[in-house]
Amino acid sequence: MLSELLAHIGKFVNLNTREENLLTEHFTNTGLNKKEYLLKEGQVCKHNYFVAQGCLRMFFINEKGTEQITQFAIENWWINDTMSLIKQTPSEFSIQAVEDSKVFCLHKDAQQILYDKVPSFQQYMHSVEQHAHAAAQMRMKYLYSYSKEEHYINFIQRFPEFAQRVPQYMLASFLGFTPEYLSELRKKLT
Amino acid sequence: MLSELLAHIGKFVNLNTREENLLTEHFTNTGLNKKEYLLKEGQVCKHNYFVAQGCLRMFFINEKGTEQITQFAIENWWINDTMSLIKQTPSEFSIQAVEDSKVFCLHKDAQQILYDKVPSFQQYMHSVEQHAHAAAQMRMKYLYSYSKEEHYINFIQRFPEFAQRVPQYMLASFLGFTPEYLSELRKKLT
DNA sequence: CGCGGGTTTGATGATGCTCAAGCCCGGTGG
DNA sequence: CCACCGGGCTTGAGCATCATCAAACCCGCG
Repeated sequence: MLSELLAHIGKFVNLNTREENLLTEHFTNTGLNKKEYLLKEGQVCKHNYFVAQGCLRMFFINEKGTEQITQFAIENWWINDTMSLIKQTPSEFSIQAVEDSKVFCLHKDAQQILYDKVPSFQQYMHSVEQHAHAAAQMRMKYLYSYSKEEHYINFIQRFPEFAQRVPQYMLASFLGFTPEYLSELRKKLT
Repeated sequence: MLSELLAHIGKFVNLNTREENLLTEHFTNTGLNKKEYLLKEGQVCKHNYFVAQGCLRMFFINEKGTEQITQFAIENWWINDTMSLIKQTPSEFSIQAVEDSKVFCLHKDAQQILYDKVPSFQQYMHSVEQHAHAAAQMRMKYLYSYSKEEHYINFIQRFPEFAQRVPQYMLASFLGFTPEYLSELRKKLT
């Protein structure tokens, strides 16, 4: 059942069969239809989510009442509202399926149990978090470096698949500008 | 020697004397004068740094040739170039002292050894990274939510100490605008 | 066929940058 | 103790980038 996840873990550490079984016992899995929610703003985030198939987005509602996307997650990405997860406070974000998706869910308590029983899983998660941290630092660097236009060009070069997979207005939201401006850019760049 | 760090760790987990000694053995410490470097762009980042006293900044040089600050670190903050640390590639950032500072340095190899020998230290570091991740998510949210003016107002309200401690032009750089515009804002907001 | 979500177009205007100059003030050398 | 740097902060004019708003358009789906 966890094949996608086990394959991903296998890239970082080795697990024996007993350990794989332990993991399988402590995860749950969910199928999501497009537009279904994993987490809604105001709920407390209790799980860490691994995307096995499909695409999720994380967003919040800004003061103008429009959705603001802060993150996407596709195959082999983990996603959660970390602040809500750590402090068990109401989430300021929602997580929703952009496409029909398959997700593995790890409850925070199950995660703690697994850490105690399967050290190499802890090692794996540690490595995942380090990569997330590194990615966040690079993302900040890009934000400081580029104009919105450069930002767009850069993004579609580095993630060409994405430009296909998600609607333009979500891309615009994620990149921090309006659909109108994105449209203008696209026109200009042909 | 590690008193500030041990005190900070003590807020999250408990260490016995033996464990504290192990930590002491595996850290080194450095005193830094204002403007001294811990890491220069192009070097490989080999340490994780804990600020015991003082203030550091992390920055890179953008295409216009000006310094762009992405992060500060004051007492009880950890700082590193995570990408460089993970992949052992040349760093794209520099880390420099803003004030005379005292820093504890943990070499990546020593870190691995400590993880094996002192599980609660690993737990502590895990918690530190989770907080960093949560902070990064919130920072992104702020970036999407606020105009530069709101951003400035927000920052000085949430970190009033900072506005005193670092020169204006560094604040402006960190907040992502020009010293001229910051000056304009300050005038307007009195 | 018609509806509605998503994209495009264009006019207008605010936000925040650039550049050039002046000012303030603390440190340094005479 | 004074004079003079020079770094940092301020001021102002002009300008680029990007948002807003309103309207039209396109196209897949019921």
